[in-house]
Amino acid sequence: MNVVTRFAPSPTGFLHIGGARTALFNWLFAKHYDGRYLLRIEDTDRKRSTQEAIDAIINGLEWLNLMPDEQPIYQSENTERQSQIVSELLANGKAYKCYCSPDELLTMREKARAAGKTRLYDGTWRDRDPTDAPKDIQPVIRFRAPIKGETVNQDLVQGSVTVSNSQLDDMVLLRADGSPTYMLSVVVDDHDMGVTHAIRGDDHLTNSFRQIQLFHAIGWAPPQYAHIPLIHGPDGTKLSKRHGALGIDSYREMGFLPEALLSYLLRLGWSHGNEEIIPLDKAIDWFDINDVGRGAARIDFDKLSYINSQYIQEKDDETLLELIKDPIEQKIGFSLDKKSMKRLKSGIHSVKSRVKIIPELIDNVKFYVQKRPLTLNKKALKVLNNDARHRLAQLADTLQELSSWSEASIEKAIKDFVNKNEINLKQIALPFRAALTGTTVSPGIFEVANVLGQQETIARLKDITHI
RNA sequence: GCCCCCAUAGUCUAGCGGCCUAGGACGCCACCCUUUCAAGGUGGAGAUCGCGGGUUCGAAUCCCGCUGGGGGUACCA
Repeated sequence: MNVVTRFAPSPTGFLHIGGARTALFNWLFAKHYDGRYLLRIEDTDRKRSTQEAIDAIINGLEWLNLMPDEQPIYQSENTERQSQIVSELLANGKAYKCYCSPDELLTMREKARAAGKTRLYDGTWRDRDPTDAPKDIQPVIRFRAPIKGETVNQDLVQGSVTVSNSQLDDMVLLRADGSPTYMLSVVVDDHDMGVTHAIRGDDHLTNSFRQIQLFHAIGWAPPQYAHIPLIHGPDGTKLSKRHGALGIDSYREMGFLPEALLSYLLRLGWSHGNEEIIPLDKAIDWFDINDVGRGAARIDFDKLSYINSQYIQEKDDETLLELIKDPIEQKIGFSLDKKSMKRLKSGIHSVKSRVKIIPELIDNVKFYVQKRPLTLNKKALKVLNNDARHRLAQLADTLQELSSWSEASIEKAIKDFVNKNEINLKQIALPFRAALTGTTVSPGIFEVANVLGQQETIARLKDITHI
């Protein structure tokens, strides 16, 4: 089978986390079956679609590395073809003109709802003589939906889902201004694009019945549908802006890596035995749509952060350095010279296993490049009591005399210093760290001193002892 | 209101009639490592498998009802 999938967002807002997962599943499914993965912008609602939203979607997909195999398709560019299909339906009686006014429709709906009905349009113009048509009203075109029988969607995720045709009313295909509605456009475009598998959010599940009916009426075979569950907020309710209904760009700003986000999203609703962190090539190998769960999942930032920390640890130092260079310059307020870059590069290595998100990496590594004298935080200040300062002054002299500067030689010097003064390591290591980093948290202090260099280390010590 | 979907620890999930005294992961706790904080390692607490009925020798797994959650109900997508 020649698999074709599509991600079909409407450009009325940003690309959110649910959309990203839908794109991912479509992408994986296509890759798994060696098929094509396409992008279609559903912009049939011209009033609500914006260029900003289109850009946000494209940028988000680019960042996530989920760009389509072919140029994006804009639904609004196919209106001619979509309308032509309606003319055919009109010609063979499978669609008809409806002259109801919006007000009429409204009261009709209220009446139907009050009567406990689902079919909200009563079919007023379904069989009415067209010569009754009022002259001053532009009609909409409605689909003449089957009344008897039932429509079945053999959903790849939800299983067999059936609805009685008596529940579905005659949907609008063409608006009064002649523009196609979403229901029409999806059907025509999915067919024309050769879509074999439509993987989309659960919110479309009930739409699938109408679309299947339309496919049959036109004489086309519908694609296989797969309705994946929606993502909920941490409290189990609908995702809101407070939660995580954020644009993908926000996740980027929060310091998540795209591959980590993808990895997290993959395991949200899909699983492969007890596998947790799954490399992309394995994901392609293992992914199949019927392994997707049917219940909605909540977004969990703790787990996302954990996954992210794992990916940060895997990243090589150069890539990480590239990632933090600009933000760190912004943070410290001056641009990094060659020496600072070198320090950062060696410093990153052991810091990366201590952080979960990129901003943390920046915070934990920035002391390497900050200008002297360092600002000491409260805890560091507390560690640097008179005793400590006195010892650091002595240590500075000792270190001054070191002819070779390496982690090993520094360690030896300090351990000798500890023995000579009959103190324990903590008594000098902690103040040493405070003086060198301005904080009480950092990688091993021998490493820090080594990366800083002899000159800078001693200078930072003297900054403290001279106060 | 009506239609449709879902339901295993706080969270993500494994499980597809006996292998389950329900497994893994995040989070939480403890210990080890240790100059701090992480990472890493080891161990632990945490689930009457939403509830109630069936079917069966046997059910988390199949069926029905209930409850709870979600989605849809537009000349939005």
